[in-house]
Amino acid sequence: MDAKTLCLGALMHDDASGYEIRKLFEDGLFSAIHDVSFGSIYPALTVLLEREWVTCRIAEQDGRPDKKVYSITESGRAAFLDAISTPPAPDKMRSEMLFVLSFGDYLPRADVMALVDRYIAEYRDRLLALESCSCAENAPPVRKFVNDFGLKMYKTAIAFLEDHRSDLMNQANGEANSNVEHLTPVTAAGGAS
Amino acid sequence: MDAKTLCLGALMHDDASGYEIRKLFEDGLFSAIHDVSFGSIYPALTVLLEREWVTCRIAEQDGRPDKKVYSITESGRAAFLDAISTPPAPDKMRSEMLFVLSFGDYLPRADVMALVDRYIAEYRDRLLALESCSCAENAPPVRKFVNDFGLKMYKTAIAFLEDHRSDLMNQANGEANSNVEHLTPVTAAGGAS
DNA sequence: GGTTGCATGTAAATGGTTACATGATTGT
DNA sequence: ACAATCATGTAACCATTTACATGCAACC
Repeated sequence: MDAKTLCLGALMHDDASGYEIRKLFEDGLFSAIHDVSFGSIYPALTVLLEREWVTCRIAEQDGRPDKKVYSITESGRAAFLDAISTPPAPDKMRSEMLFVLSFGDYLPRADVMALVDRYIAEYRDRLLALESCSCAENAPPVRKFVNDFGLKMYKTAIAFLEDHRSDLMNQANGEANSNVEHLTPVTAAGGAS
Repeated sequence: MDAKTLCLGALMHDDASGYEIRKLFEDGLFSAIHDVSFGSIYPALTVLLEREWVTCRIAEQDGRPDKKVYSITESGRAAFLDAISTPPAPDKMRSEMLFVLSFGDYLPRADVMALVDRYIAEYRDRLLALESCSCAENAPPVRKFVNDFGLKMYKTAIAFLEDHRSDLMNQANGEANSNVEHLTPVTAAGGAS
């Protein structure tokens, strides 16, 4: 699912600028579903314009920069429906946090604590954003379904982390990393990232 | 978090071949956390060998092809711990399924039904795989923590989808897509993907 | 005076997926 | 026979992220 389809999807709901589309995926209805950055949105919108799947008008605002508001065309709607009629790929999750946490027995306890707390904070922020996104009220049931799914998953994650935080703490190393005693100190230039 | 770090992490637990590492991310402990494909694992292992962060031996098996079993070295462990000591990036989810489902009001009801059912089946499969992965029993608590997190999230997703399946059905269009009546038929070459 | 939010865009770097290529063995 | 599992690897293609570039307005 490329950025073009994602943008078309955003425009199915309502006209929007590139900036506003991004906010939909950052804070709004789609925040629990997918990520898109400016670097993929703006080029995508350019291509969409060329294909006449969207039109563009410039909206002047006071106290703010002008914005380019895009609207989906009928052929754009058709192309979008065509795109989403192919079987969707399986969900993909990327959690560096869980990966790192799974090596908590190699890390100082204080680090693991900080990690879990930041993880909880991250999901609380996301939950707040999703809760306060207006989509829940007047949106059609399908949209509410997706919104509620995200809410449910976020709440579950937070609850799990809070409930099991102490379990993790007991496992992590107090000070000197007993599981890595045999290691030469970490010196090397760069690391594996 | 690149494939090199992911491979090193897999090898922290135990020696493994590229094929076995992939299975860890496909079916095993890491299946709820991250994806890696062969196309990124094999080149990563080659680089890891060059850097002497892993060693390699060839293991003959009967009835099966030989395999190259990799072991992490001490400098590899140090590099790994160095890599995971940088603050992890926020979780990223990519769900084409939820995205498409959120446009259920533009799709025939039968399609939406099939979609939800496949989605449920997908998560049931993942749940089974994660449940039957041996990591839960004798693994240290941190590993169990991550495993249980995945289990919890999968179960929650399945339960939500089963509970709300009927809500979605009521919303989706019976036959002729009443929300897209004004559309020209989908003809165009290719679609937006 | 510094930071945050609004707003658009480009280009380089990164790096991952997909498809291809090969081949043995086991189960149907 | 045919498909699936085990097993490794390469290369082209694809796309995204990140960093850079710019600028105004509001708030602290």
